[in-house]
Amino acid sequence: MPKKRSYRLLCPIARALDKVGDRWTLLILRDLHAGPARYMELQTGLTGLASNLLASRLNQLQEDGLVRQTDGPHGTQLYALTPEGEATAPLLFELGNYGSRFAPPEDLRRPGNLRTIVVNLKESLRRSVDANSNARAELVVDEEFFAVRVDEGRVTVRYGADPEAPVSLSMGYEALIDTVDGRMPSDEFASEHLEATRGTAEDVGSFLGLLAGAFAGAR
Amino acid sequence: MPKKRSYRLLCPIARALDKVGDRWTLLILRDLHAGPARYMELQTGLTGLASNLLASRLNQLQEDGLVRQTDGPHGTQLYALTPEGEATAPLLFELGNYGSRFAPPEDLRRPGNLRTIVVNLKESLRRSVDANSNARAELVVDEEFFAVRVDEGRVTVRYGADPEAPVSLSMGYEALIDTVDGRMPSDEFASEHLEATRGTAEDVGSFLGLLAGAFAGAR
DNA sequence: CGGGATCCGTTACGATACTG
DNA sequence: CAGTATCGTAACGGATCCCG
Repeated sequence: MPKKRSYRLLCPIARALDKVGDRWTLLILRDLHAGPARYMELQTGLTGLASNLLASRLNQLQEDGLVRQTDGPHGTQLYALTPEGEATAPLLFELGNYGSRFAPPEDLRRPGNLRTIVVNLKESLRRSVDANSNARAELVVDEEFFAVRVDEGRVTVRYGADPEAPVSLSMGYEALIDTVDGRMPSDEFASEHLEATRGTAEDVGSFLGLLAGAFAGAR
Repeated sequence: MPKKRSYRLLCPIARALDKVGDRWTLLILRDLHAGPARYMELQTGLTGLASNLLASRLNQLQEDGLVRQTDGPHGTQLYALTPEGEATAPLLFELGNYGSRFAPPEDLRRPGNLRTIVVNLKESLRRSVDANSNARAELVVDEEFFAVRVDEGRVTVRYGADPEAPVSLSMGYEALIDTVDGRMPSDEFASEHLEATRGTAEDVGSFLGLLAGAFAGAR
């Protein structure tokens, strides 16, 4: 195996980059913040990432203790974040925040799935909810499902349906990221690009309030 | 010139990485947070960075609008952050925060100067001072000088001496980063590794209080 | 001497094909 | 499905050279 390229500088920033600075590494971590994933899920989500690189990055991340393998439902293997890996959430949030000030490139390729959006959503909610709030909802973004939970202020967002959730909201991906990026006002988003497909008016309204708070806090 | 390698993904995190994700780019920005710098200052600070890469990165950063060239004192050219470049401060802070959870590598090379530390110091102070506080001090870390100012809560830290400052504190680099990384308690730092070389007991004490707040807030 | 540009060997990346 | 193997290309690292 090749010996890793490293800055070896006595500086915390350089040390962080030695762990997560390689190409694709932060994007892999980003997708794992949506919950444990199979190899193929990661590869389809990360459009343009070659298979050998994904394997190599996952190995490195395991050596560094940011990712571990776990057993999935039917004898499948899953990749999951360790606590050290979870700790990249604020970093990824700032990265997304910074990236949102640049216009998207014209020649873009869409990610193969939307695990992408979970970190920013999760961190935005974490910064805006207060310690005793509770909520549960399912989001449907371009036909892909997300389970959002707030238990006594602890926020989790996972990729996957949540049929039991009292509220279900559906929306389009592009409108969503335009809103979190601040290019679309959150009330325009709520009125034009968001549809409640399940839940009482009261439950829907209270969850929308939570979402609006997250969007506002991101700025 | 080669066409830039880009993720081209519809995701803010990927867009940020397209701007600042190349090797050395974030470290160059980090050093520029200490104030405008000459080419050679950057090169000596960034131990291991080849000259051609530095030139190429600076060009890219100027194209992307994060860095601009300005005229220095004696007909010299300086590189400085634009507002877009300044906006990387929270990102670099989180990166440093994350990196501080890993042990420094054994085979390390010291940076050629200490511009390195300014971002973290600056952002830590920004998060801990309140809107109406004022302070001015000179820090001397391993013989290198830093000018710290707080004007009505607005924090600036620049690389360079400040002989007019009412307070001057000297300390060692390794103790300082051990403290901001949380490996050394801040009172041990204050009592063992810090020396006040100028200023009344009162001024020194009040500035130490500010520093302690910054160290505590970083955690 | 500071501020680069040029050249070249080595490593990493990207695409695709292949295997258990 | 979950990787490994191969290979052409682009990027990096180190050194040297050039120019004001």
